[in-house]
Amino acid sequence: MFRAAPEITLKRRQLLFDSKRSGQSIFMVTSGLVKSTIIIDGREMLHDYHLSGELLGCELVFGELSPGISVTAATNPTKVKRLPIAYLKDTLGSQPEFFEEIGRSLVVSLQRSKERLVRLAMLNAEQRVIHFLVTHTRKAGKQVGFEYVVKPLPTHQELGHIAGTGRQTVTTVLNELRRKGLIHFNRQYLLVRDLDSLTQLCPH
DNA sequence: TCATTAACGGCCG
DNA sequence: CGGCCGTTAATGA
Repeated sequence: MFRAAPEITLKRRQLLFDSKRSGQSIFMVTSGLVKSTIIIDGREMLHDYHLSGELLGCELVFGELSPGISVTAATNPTKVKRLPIAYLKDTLGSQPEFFEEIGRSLVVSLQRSKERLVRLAMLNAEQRVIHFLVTHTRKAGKQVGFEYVVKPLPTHQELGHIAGTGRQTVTTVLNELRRKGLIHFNRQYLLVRDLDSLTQLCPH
């Protein structure tokens, strides 16, 4: 359904849509990471995030976006494809399987929220970073031999935002993992050398 | 003890 | 120059 849609390239922090100007479209992420946030007392609170291969904005098919939400690119670059909801509703009759895909997308989002809740409640800051790295690598990493490449890589600030900790903590955790030889990284990509050992470092 | 925050300096596009 | 990263010191739960 998205095959024909042109790919839109976004820079980090670039707004895709918000609750005021939804644009009445849903999107598919084709590369990178998109996050949905709300500002509370001047501080940014993460609602959800979407990675490559996922649909985004499916709530709009059934109702309104919750107020105060902004949806922005979290990696540099991030690529998406747009699908107007009007077009979607016209063609849904001839493409019933797409309705299932929307449902699956909502389930994925729900599962990820639960996963993040467990992370916040059960793990310390270091474990939260590692836990995100493991789950994100499993979902979005490209396997190369026994290793995995995550590219593009969110900045340490974004990783901290997602893991519920600060930029400095992410930096120190990542450097420690690199010192142990479990990962390698620079500003372009992350290479996970030993996903199994990384998984051992945090429960769940 | 663990984590957050500020601050500063360095690096890169 | 602006954005990002690495490190350290101060602070406090």
